[in-house]
Amino acid sequence: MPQPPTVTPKAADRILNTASDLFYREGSRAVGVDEIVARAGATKPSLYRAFGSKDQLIAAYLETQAVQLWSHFNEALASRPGDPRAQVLAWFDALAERMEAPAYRGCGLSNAAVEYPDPEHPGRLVAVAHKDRMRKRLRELTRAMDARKPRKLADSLMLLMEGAFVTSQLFDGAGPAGAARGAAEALITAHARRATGENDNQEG
Amino acid sequence: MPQPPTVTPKAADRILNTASDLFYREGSRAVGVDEIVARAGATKPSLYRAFGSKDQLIAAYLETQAVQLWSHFNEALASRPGDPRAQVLAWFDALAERMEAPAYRGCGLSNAAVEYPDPEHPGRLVAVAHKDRMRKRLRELTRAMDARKPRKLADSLMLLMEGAFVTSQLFDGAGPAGAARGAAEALITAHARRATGENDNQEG
DNA sequence: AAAATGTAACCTACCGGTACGGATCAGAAT
DNA sequence: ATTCTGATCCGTACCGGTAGGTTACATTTT
Repeated sequence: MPQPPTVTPKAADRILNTASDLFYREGSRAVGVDEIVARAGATKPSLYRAFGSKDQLIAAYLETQAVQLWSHFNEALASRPGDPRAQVLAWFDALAERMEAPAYRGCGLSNAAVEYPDPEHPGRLVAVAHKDRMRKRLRELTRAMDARKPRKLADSLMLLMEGAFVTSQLFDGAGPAGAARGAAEALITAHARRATGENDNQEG
Repeated sequence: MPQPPTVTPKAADRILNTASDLFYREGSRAVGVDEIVARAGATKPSLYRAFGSKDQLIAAYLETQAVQLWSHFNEALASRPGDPRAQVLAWFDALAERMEAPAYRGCGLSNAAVEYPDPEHPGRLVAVAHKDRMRKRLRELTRAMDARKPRKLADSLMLLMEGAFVTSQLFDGAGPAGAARGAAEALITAHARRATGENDNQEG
């Protein structure tokens, strides 16, 4: 049988894993490269050979954050195939569950966008691209559920998401984030096509 | 008539004004004390005599942010006295207007909380206290409008607010933040007491 | 042999913070 | 009016530490 691959991960992987942990917990701006390599059991040349710069290491960290987030997202959607309303709620349920983790500090991508207003920062580019994609995927879902104004509903859901991300690190425990799922449900209901007196002529 | 006081503001004021501008635009972590005093036409000893440390200067900046924000908040409420529903919507209108400013970068207090996870950072303390107070004031409003679940509604509104703050710096121009006011309206309507099949026994 | 990693320096720039000495100005004494 | 004086305000010059980044070379791993 094939030997399990080398027990010790490569230096680049150790660095990325360690950096990801520190960046998420403390904010990437607060963590120095020296601390990263020290905790990773590696050295600075290894970091710079593999990633080029701290900013690119931050971008790499954010890419992994995005991959993990999409994995959870798709998992939630897969739990309720064919029912976009239930899919969205499953996603909010998944978020609520993850937010109970003690070390939860919101979305690493949103946090990075706050830390780096410079529109050219490689980390910010990753974050913005991800948020853009999330917005689009939410639109797909609200269109699939035949909402009256799918774009407005998708954006509203996104506000709830991002609001939950931020408040989960402002209040610990019983913060406003706990209201996200219920609010999402209410908004979806409000956008459902039924007998209604309101205008539902154009998508908003 | 009394002479207008000295034309040139004191060094401490110049420092605070300059720091506030830079902190908001670039993030307080990204701005060094040297740059602040240089742009303020002052010197470092003046900064440290007046504020003690950079962290306390950040706290002072956030205090002014909070003062300004409450000023706008109270102004919005004063525009529709006695009508809590209209007051909340006026507040969301005021937010929407401010978000159209080109240099808008969300809420300085929320941003600072993201930048400083350390629960003892003086800036974070200001931010958290402010957000706590905002949550309570929203609750007062939702109670005053006799919502079915005033706490849940207030928290939902807060999520929309914070979501708008964050997304306004992620997307420029036509971001999801534009959906905040409409979503707030929909949620308020959903929480209004009318003939309804849902349970409204206990406040949530 | 080639690829990956570590060692041990070193660099410039800037970080937050401070010791100390010079202005400035009000009021009291002359 | 002038001089003295005490307090307030402010700037010059400097500190040690650390930030991100780089070098040349030795060593290990495959």
